[in-house]
Amino acid sequence: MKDVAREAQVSIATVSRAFNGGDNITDATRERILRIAQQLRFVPHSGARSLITRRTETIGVLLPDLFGEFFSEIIRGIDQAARVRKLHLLVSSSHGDSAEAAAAIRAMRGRVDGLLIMSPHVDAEFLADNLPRDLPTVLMNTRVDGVTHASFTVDNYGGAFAMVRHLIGRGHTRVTLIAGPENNFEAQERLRGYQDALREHLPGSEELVLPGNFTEESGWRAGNQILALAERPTAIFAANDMMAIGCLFALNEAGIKVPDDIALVGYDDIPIARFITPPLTTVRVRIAELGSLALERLALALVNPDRVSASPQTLRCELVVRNSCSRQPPAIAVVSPSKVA
Amino acid sequence: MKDVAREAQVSIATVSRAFNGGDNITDATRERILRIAQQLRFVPHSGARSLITRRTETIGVLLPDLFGEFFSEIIRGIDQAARVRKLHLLVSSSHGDSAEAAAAIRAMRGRVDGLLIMSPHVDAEFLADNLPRDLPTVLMNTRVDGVTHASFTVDNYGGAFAMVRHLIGRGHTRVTLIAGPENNFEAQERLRGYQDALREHLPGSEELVLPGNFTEESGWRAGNQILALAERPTAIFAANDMMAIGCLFALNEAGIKVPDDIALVGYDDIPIARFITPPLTTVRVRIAELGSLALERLALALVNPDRVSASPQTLRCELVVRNSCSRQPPAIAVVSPSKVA
DNA sequence: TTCCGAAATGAAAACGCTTACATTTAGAAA
DNA sequence: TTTCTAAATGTAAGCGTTTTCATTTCGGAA
Repeated sequence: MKDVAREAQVSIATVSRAFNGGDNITDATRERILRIAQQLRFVPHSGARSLITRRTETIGVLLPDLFGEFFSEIIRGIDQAARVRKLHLLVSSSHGDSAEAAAAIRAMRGRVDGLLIMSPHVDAEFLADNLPRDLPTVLMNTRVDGVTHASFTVDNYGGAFAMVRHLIGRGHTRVTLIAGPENNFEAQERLRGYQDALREHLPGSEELVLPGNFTEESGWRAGNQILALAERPTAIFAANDMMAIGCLFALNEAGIKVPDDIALVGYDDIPIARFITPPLTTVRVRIAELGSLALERLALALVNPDRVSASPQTLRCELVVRNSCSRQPPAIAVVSPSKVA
Repeated sequence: MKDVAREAQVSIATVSRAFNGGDNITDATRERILRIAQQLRFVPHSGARSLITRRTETIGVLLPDLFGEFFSEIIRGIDQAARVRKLHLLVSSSHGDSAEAAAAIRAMRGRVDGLLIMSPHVDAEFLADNLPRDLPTVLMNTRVDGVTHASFTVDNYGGAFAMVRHLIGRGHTRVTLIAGPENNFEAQERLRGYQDALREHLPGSEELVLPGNFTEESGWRAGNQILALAERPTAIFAANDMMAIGCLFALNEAGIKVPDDIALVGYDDIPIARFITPPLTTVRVRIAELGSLALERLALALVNPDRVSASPQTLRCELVVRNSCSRQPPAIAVVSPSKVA
């Protein structure tokens, strides 16, 4: 910077002004300085700048160990919004447990102006213990006990509810859930949606919940458990698509046809869902949008830290009906749930 | 930091030493300082530190607008290696053109110690124009004209060659390629592998290359072109899995059975490849490994900038044989390519 | 007891920038 | 021409660290 100043016959203050827009400075001077800077390949030292401005223009993104499409979609959404705001993204992925997540937060302290967190290992206590004071933070798909932080959540409850209602509407009378990990917030919400829809639209029926952990393999195991059941369900609702696929394999191996013998649906609408046979009925989640919105919200908090409206916001899900739930009207004539009983 | 020093009754120099390990400092003092720092929620200012150490401990990751699994896999690999090295990751994804990529590089200047670049819009000239002097850079899957930078590349040539040889080994005599985008380095390498394998293992046969752009839809179009052909090929080699899937749909619509009527193979081994019917024979690419290796290499360059061995390195691909290429021995008895002619 | 060397700690400069305030410059009004 | 005002530019302090060099402390050896 001193070099540029010398070359341009001005003071370093003027160089600074040339770079940071605004102030009062002649266009001629600015252009001259910028040209010389370019020539000298001068790069402002962001550390020095943030030292005095107390801003890094960077936001930290903390993601769990998530697979495939989900990851890319959410990053894409965040990145897109960040670019508009001229913010940088410091990402840390793959946190298998809360200790790792805590370490990641610690590592980011002092390097970011705000934090975007999605992690199943995070709860209110964890945040209280690990979050630096005054660091604006937005949670994504993460359990929030008190309303301590802004948060965006996919409406897993609503999506699951809609799916089960849809199945019941098609005449299914025994709907099994293959659940996700017990301590996973999203899994819990989907479970709750299943339970409430059953209670509301098929009163008197009993829940049948099989354990799962969102992996293909756990879906396969659940499928085999279902095959061993004395009274087989008419529909299987896997709490995510990968488990649905695992389950589908188990059913295929046993010669059970989907959707003719049994209906099978999932959750997430991962790309594979379209391509398997039969194409999977599922619930679509606008992940990229979740990312953009969360970043947008965080950017707002950065500009205006006082506005502490930490109200949680929810993103609707969308039912995607394909062929994996039976298309025939039900054998037992039930047209709509209201006509049952 | 001053607060911590005061509270611990030491100078800021000692606080600094307590944090940065080593030097000579009593264990008792260190512990006391660390405890007080914790208590005061003191966070060292990374900007100030990097101001004097001239290190940010951050590396920039520049990725193109890539879809799905690929993205998450490469980030996972990079992140994993970065964590070991205690490096942070500043990522920028989704660069539709070289202007965007240049802007991203500019934005990262001064904030990173090194750069990891994967972009189809990047070539030697672009790098010369946009890369800051003395910024260690490692290229991934990117065309390198001169050996100006270290680079890691997936052996697209070798993988394509092996695939075509495999098809010929099974007796296929007319192998069509659905190519990728013309200006895409990886697509070019796969094309080259196809051509050379054909020349070497099926001499005298003619190439049949259809245009594609790596999208499902372009595969579908190519599939329809193939259906319209007077003399239909015995095997179709799509330059990536998504095009293979698009092509499969086109063939299915026309009632052509894979693999009975025609063989169809892809490239990448995306997760979907396993799940479609029939499961797709393809070439597996260890993407996460590409990321880890590239970061590892960059970390090395950071420690030892003189060692400018910019030799490009290549990662082997792996043939994954599933059911989409015919399993029967060929109708015309050809056991191995060497017995032809 | 005194003295010495090593280990522990402190003082202060430097890193490269922004910005409040001081100074110069230029143009308009008198 | 002089004077005044606003715009342009310069001066210098200070941001929070690390690090060199100086100083203090401490535990034995003399």
